[in-house]
Amino acid sequence: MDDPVEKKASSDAALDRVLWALRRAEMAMQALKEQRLRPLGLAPAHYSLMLSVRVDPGLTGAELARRLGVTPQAVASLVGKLEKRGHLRRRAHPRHRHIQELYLTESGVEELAAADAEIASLEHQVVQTLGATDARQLKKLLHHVADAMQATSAAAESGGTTRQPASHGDCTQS
Amino acid sequence: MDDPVEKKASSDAALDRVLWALRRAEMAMQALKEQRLRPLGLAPAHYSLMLSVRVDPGLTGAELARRLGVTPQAVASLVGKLEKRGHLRRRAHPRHRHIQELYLTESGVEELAAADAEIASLEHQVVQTLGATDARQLKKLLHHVADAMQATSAAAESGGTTRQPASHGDCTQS
DNA sequence: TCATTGCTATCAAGCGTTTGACATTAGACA
DNA sequence: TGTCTAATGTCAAACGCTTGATAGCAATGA
Repeated sequence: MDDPVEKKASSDAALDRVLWALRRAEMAMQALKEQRLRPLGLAPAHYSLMLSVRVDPGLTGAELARRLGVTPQAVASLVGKLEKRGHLRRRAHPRHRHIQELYLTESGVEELAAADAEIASLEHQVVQTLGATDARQLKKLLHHVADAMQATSAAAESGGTTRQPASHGDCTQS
Repeated sequence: MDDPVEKKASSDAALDRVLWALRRAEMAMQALKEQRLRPLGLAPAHYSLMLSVRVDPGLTGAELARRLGVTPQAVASLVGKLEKRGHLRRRAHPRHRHIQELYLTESGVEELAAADAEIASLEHQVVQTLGATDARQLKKLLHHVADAMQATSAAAESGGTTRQPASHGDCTQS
């Protein structure tokens, strides 16, 4: 661990890839998100879930699971916790009474706003680091990559790859 | 995507952030990695661990944990499995006999090469999608962000990378 | 009309990781 | 020299998520 001889790291091709840079950046960002959200008692997963519900109120658990890239059980667990805290509310679907729609409560909106302020602060920091032009460029490139990779993933195994949304939101709107 | 009423998604500021693009791209990439590595019987975590050991042979478990952003126990679990398969070897440190250094075996090198070929294929696909120039640009921007965020994270919590208990960890140098 | 198909929600079990605590060991300092 | 600090490795328990399987409800087609 105190090797005077520099024979490594930069010489390995695997560390000079876009994939590695992407993973590195995302890990650092995730760590920072967790750090900022901890004082609020919210995990990143909680934030993502509440954000999705704010964007599309009345979302069902299954649809939510597809968007977040996790299983319905994981969503149920999170929803249960958030409901117990009073941030989220489950309500029966008007037509399909077996289905439950999800809504944010007042305290949920409040908590989400606080969390979102932290995340926005992080975003601001990133933009400031890169500059507005480069930040916009980075965002564009990332979306380009994400789109291409999602298409590839769906094409490779038509149906479910890892846990891929077959995107059939029929209950998402009523 | 047949919603007659477009009242959402693109109107929310939270979905128009670099952070969201980053997370999206990384999720898609991770799913694809897992998909490609599954036939080899390797999880992405296994690949990352073996790669780190290849880059720096003789790495200790604790140091590995810091680099991978997980706890030493998680590393121990992975190492145990990889050792049982014969891909990894633990050896006592010459000076500190309580510490164990990690090395790849022949079959480990072989397996890693096969996995690395898959990842390289993915990298190639990304570069082809973006073009060489944009790919290089993306990589540069990502590293820039990662460096800045790691610095921020270290500054906020004088110690490690948030994830691991910074109780003993700061010698991230090798 | 009835049966089939598809999706949702939920329970039970298993695996992997984190948190917390403890034994061991080398280096630093009095 | 002896003690104290720092860092590694490991054990035990808790938490979270995934896989697999089951029940209920609605829309489609014969």
